[in-house]
Amino acid sequence: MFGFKKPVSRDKEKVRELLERGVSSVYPSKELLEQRLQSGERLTVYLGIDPTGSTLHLGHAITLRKLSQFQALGHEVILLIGDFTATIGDPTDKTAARVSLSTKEVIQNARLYKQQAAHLLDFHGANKAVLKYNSKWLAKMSMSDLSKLFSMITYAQTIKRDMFQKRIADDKDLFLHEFMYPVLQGYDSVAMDVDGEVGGNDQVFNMLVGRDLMKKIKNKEKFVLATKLLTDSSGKKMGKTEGNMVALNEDADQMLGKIMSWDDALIILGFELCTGVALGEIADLKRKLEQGMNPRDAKLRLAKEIVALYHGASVANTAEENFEKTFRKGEMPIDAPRASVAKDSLLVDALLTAGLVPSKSEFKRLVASGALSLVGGEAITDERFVIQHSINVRVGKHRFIAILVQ
RNA sequence: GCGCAGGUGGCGGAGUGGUCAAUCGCAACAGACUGUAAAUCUGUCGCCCAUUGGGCUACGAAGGUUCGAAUCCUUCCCUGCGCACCA
Repeated sequence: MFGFKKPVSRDKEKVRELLERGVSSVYPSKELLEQRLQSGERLTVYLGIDPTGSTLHLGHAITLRKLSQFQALGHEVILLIGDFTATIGDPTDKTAARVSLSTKEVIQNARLYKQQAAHLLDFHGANKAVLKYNSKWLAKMSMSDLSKLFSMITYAQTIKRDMFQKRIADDKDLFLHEFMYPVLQGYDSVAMDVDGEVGGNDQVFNMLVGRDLMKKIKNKEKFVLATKLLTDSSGKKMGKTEGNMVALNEDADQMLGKIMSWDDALIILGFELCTGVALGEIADLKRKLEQGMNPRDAKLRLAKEIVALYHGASVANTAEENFEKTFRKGEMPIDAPRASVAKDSLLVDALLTAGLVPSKSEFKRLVASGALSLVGGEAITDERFVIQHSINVRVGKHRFIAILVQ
């Protein structure tokens, strides 16, 4: 567009951070990418996200952060919303075929994604991130375009993918349109004529198809940078489908609480992948942990760092206080739900209408197992507990309610 | 279209006339232990009433057989697999 190129930083430290931090693999190689980064050339790099849900989570944040490192160096970054590919469904890591989304859902999700990504990517500055939608080119492809594209990828290439192999081995369905997915994602690279792509470790296969197509169609060496995944103790992805994700738009208390309940083994990885804490400092922390530092404190620091990224430092502090209060000391959190009832009502009914307890049977079970107590006081052992004056009740560890007598 | 195998609780998956609200595993919830964890151990895990106990609703849907059905029969719907659709 413009006749001159914006300057690109070759800051050694930043480049090293980009190449090392949270990186799982680089194609063709780390060294070659480093050369390009040091060449002064302004690269175009993209990250693709399929708008399959309404929220981004910490897993997305890892790759977004990586992309933002390119942006910080002055490279052109593109956040690609896979609105078209989302309607197909990426077979990655799915044991069963994913249900296709409607166009309407996809568009809505995409809008929310940009808002959330804005925490990590700059959409306004001098070198602003560009938002693109792959329906723009994919939806327009004709039969013959498609056929031409597909003629460049062989069956063997596609079928060797782990996930497909697993599905076949398990006798699960494998639909033809799922073979399209990697090819279409690969074509994104061609359509945008990028120099490189960033993605999670689970996307390597798809990203390499793009690398292959770039070579064949544009005779260009697209680099691929795969980040490590944030996996929980069982090796499962912290992803939304798995249900243990921390959403970027989650409120501070919840976010902090969720991170605190992570396995200790995730602490160091969490620092590396989810925060901007210097690598040297992280190594330091690792040493301290090995020497017997209470992991709780390290984890709390991690949780605060992350919450601060999305909610600001002061909110993170409040969240910490709240957390200490409720979990360590067993006091009421500031934002506990409230309910007002008439004098002499039964506690069961109050909790039931407040939705704190799903059924009377469940209430009784909780009482029997000693899960109910007055905040800061003794346990409630009577199923027919009558509310005579305002009380604060705790259900299990996490649920609190302030009951006010009118 | 024909043949075969299936459809069970959030999921996976037992059960094939009564002892089934339904083995077991996962997930979830609670308790113990801790560091707020994780791991582990223990308990719970359809709804409602009750003190033991009882009632209601549930095993794809609707009917039927039976004293009694998740289990047998009929029809229908759905899913998977195979064969075919050029005869």
